[in-house]
Amino acid sequence: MKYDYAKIEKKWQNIWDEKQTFAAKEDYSLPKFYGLVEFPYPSGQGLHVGHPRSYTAIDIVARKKRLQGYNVLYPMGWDAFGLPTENYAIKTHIHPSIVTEKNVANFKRQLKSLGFSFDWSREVNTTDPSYYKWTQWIFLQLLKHGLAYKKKMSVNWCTSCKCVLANEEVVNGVCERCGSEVIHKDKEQWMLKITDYAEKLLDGLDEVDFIDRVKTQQRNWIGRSYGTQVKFSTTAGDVLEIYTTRADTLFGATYMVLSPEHPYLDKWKNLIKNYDEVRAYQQEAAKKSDFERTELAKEKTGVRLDGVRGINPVNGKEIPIFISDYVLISYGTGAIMAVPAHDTRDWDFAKKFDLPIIEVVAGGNVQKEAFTDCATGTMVNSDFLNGLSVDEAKKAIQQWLKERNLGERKTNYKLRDWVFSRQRYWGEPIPVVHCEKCGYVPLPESELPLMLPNVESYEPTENGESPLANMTEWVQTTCPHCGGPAKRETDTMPQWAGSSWYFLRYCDPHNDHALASPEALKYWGPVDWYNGGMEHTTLHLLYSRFWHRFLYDIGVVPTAEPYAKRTSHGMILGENGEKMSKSRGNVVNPDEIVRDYGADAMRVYEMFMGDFEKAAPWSQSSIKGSKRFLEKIWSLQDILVEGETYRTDLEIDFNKTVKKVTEDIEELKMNTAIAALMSLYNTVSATGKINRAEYRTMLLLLNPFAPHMTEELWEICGFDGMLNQAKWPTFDASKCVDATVEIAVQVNGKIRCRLRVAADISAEEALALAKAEENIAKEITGKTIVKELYVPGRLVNIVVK
RNA sequence: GCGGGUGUGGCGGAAUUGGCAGACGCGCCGGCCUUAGGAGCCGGUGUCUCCGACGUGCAGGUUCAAGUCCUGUCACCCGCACCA
Repeated sequence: MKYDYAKIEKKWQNIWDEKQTFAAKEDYSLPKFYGLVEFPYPSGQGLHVGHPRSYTAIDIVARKKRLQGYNVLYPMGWDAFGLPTENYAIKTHIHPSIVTEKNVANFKRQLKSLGFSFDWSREVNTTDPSYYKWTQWIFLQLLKHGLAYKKKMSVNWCTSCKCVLANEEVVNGVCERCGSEVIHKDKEQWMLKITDYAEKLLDGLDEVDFIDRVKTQQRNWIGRSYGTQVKFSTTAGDVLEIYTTRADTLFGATYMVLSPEHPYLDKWKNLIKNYDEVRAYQQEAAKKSDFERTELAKEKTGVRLDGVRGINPVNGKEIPIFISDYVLISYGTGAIMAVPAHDTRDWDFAKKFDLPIIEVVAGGNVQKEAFTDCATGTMVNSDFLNGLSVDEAKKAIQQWLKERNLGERKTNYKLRDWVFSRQRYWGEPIPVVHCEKCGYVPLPESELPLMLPNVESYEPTENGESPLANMTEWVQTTCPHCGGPAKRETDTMPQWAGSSWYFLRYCDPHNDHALASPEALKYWGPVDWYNGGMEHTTLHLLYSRFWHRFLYDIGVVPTAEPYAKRTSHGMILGENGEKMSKSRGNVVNPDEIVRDYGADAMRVYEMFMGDFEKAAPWSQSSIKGSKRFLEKIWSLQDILVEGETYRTDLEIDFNKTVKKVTEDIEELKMNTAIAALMSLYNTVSATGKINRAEYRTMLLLLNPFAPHMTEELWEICGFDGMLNQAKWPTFDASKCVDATVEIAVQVNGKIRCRLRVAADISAEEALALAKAEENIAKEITGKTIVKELYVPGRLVNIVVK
């Protein structure tokens, strides 16, 4: 019989659909497994061959877990708010919701054609009012708990999208999406206080099973550092606070630097004699985009304040104060003490402005370069600190400062608050009104969802307001607090909002009274295994941990961390080894692969192509190997014979393979699991036949990888029920080791012959057998044996002189 | 600059974590079958000066034994980027 994959795949997809085969059960007494993959943004281009790599891997885990008796939740949905759809709407004047619906339908068709075992009854869509009602609800809780606030601030502004971007959305000074220049602009923005959660987000990482590179990246992003906040008096008669991690070097501070945005500059306006110059520098700095700032990073610039000087608290010496854009207003206090001898940036600046460099940690040559090593140096030129190590000096100076109320220990984070508003149409409306009398007033929860109104035009306005701002009728409302006239907030939420909690909604997707019932959350949470892209590590993954941790703190969810385990897949590259992109013309369309090779072959190939965690180039010729393998498994039905147990000589092979495949799937080593199945096929087919017990096991093991074909064969062979209802095979550990093994015999580490011996042979016997070999005898006669080794089951090594 | 990672045949990649390097697949070569084949089947395939030797980016080291551990070095990829 021919392997008609198209027909077989369609047939089983329909059966699974009709029977709701993969719907998670509501029986909360069963052991559960919640597998999750990042829900896609339904773009107009359709599915990319990269998407299925992640989906297939977790699908394999999910299918295996089901066969092992778990109640499995493996859901799918749509992260459908966002810019590309809106930009498309602007161009074509088709409403984003219509575009979204069309794209979702296409994505769904494609996903179904690949045979994923998603529970489609739990599909969610972030643009659905019954969904974003709860996104808005969470926002109101954040607002209620003081974690959402509005602030006039310098924001990243994309000149083309006419929209504010989060720091995370600015890549190399340009907009992540459109590549246009990003400048700074002062605007009032909704902010989320993720910084309040820096500590919890950091500590939570110790509790979860995330791959190391994810943990490291999040830790670096949050960027905790322990230091000291020190008070410097100034000749203006006030106190200027700075932050440093090197308080030990205080005696080496020869000048101070303020960020150009530092508020003291305005305060000292009348004292600064060269204020015009300072003003000019400030304006210059504000104009620069981040890209220009970093581009010019090598050459330090700055202006010395003429009229105000700082006073070093340890020795009372007056030192100059500068402004320079190498000091950031957003970190620490926006002011630093500069120790050119022991900080590279200060050293560069001091050289340029010809400032004194005073060595306070001996060990380097500070006239040549800054000596920044904290581990080896000894304190010098530092009065009471002299002779101490850097660590001892840090403690001593902190104590000294504390006693005099001149400074305190301080922990700082690189993490910034999350800019949460977007001047865009296609996003969740922020459920807040502005009342002249009452200020910002949250909408009552009973009025949720606040529906996104229909607008005629999606164009952002020239002044940077959301398109919603033009809808006078919608904007004009009454204050829920005082009943007076008020205006609705016209900014919308960023795309990261809806995706920050979608995994909770899957637990109970049709609930009208809560984002999900406490019972459902308790049973399904946390997600047991979440796979997704590295690019989301400091965005979605961090944001959703933040929201979840907040929801935990207010008693909405039962666990502190949303995801027990996080893994990440490598990218699928084009055939030329470059990233797939339309402009490079190396994009592979999954529809064509399914048409030409079948979904099962595509799944097997994507899992077989290499290490799941690493990038791998697509190869059209390699996919044939996977197809060929499936054809061979298919053809085994022609040589099927009776037999309810494995044949004796294949017993070990089968047990070993069951063990290998079972374990490899758990470790995401799909490539070696498939290789093991291929080897098993080779062994079995060499015997010229396969019995029913053997075929049955093979089909079960292969089922998670190639679900359609294995179901069909299961039916053809008349095995009990449907394959998806069967039980995953088990193995007998005692039958996973061969009775005899081939060992290598080495003399002085060089292989001289090979021997087949009993697996449990003793060292003495092995050595005796080895020495009896002609090749070995020849090598060792007349020489002194220095050492004899036997590594069980592997080799013998005889060392002679 | 900092952080993370990778380097193994013509190609994708294996290697029980210090124990026979190259599993499995692609490609290629030879044969069979065929009117034909970009189909199928069988066999072969790391390199070389091929009775032997050499081989995991490069140079050292530790060890009976190194792809794996240590020191140094080069190349490439990803992330962050003046965070005091």
